[in-house]
Amino acid sequence: MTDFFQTLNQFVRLTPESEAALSAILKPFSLPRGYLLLKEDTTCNYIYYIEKGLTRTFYYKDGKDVTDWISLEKTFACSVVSYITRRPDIRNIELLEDSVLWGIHYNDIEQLYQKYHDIERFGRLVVSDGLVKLQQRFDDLHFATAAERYNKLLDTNPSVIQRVPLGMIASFLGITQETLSRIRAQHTRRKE
Amino acid sequence: MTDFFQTLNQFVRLTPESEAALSAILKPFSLPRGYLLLKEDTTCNYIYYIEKGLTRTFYYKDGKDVTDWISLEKTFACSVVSYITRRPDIRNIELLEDSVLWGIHYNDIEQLYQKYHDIERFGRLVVSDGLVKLQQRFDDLHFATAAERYNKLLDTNPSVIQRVPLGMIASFLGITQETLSRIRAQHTRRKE
DNA sequence: GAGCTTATTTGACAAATATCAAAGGAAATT
DNA sequence: AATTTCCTTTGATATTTGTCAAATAAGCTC
Repeated sequence: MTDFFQTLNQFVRLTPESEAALSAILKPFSLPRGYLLLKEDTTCNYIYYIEKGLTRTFYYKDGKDVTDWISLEKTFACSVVSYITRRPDIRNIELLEDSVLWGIHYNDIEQLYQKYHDIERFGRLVVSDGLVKLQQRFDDLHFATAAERYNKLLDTNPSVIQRVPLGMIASFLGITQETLSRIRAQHTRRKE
Repeated sequence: MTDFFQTLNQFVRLTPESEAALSAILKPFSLPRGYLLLKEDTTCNYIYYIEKGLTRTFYYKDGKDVTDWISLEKTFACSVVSYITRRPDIRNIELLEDSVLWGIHYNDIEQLYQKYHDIERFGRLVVSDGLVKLQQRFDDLHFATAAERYNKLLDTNPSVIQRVPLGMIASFLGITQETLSRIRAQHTRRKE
């Protein structure tokens, strides 16, 4: 939980009362690799703070597994569309490693939003940060070649490349795994 | 201004005091087609509500003009990245038609966020809505062919196709204008 | 409405990436 | 250690889309 409040402090400084109220709604999860946090066609009720581990948000498009987002430690994971709109959507979330998470239920945080101005501010800033990150991810793919996409990821999130299977990274980048494998082969050749 | 508060009411119901405070910071703009609302490498200080008209957010990538976002009436336009991070970024915003806008200055709304809980909530909900829309746009392009991208736009925003030049739509979809022109030719042929 | 500018279409060709198929490797399980 | 399963690489080929160049078409301005 310490990690969570450390991350939170990067967004906003809460009053002790708000902090206590927020810590009271955090639910701990300790779950194994492969666990499905969210199943497609259900409504996402939790946003998860990742203390330890790694999650992947994915869906099926024309029968093919497409990775939508990868969340690392000290960030959040959820189906943004479902959590905000309160409707089911196509996304699944799975754990790529054994993980320790803190879940925030939609209804619980809604109540705190109503009651505590500073928690509402926290919410606004978290969503704003998410919006900036998604825009940057979008920019990284817009009119970029397969190699450019991979290099950008290597720049911004090198640990993802160590921890996530190639096929998932490929679909995260909007390319096939064969193409990504060939790009990687080029890379190592260059380094020799 | 009526339009603005009508749109606002879809997000949240403000107290009369908050509404008055918010209306006091709205700045009216009436500007001609072609006007540059935001210039690249500057910080975006305004978010604009579009009462009438149409804006395009764009930047240059490898010397080529890339359309990032198109905003229609009753929606907002700004460089999300720059407005939130308070840093310059690469995006320009131009008017594609003579327009009537209401600008909200970053500093002004920040003050209101501090003072009025319900305006902070409004901010959170606007950003949340923006996040959902960006995610949906992202989904529309992820692993979609050129024709699929165009058809999706035709479904969700047909008016854009009437009002925005083909080259700009093409780059918005992440394809070349020649490819889009050929897709359109296929389309009309099918209808005959 | 002639002339200029800008936007769109079309064609020929090149490049990038996907697809299909198969072979290697690595890791987990018994 | 052997077996199974999953992950990655490689090769051959097909498809899609981009690039370059030129021809039309549509809008604006004087």
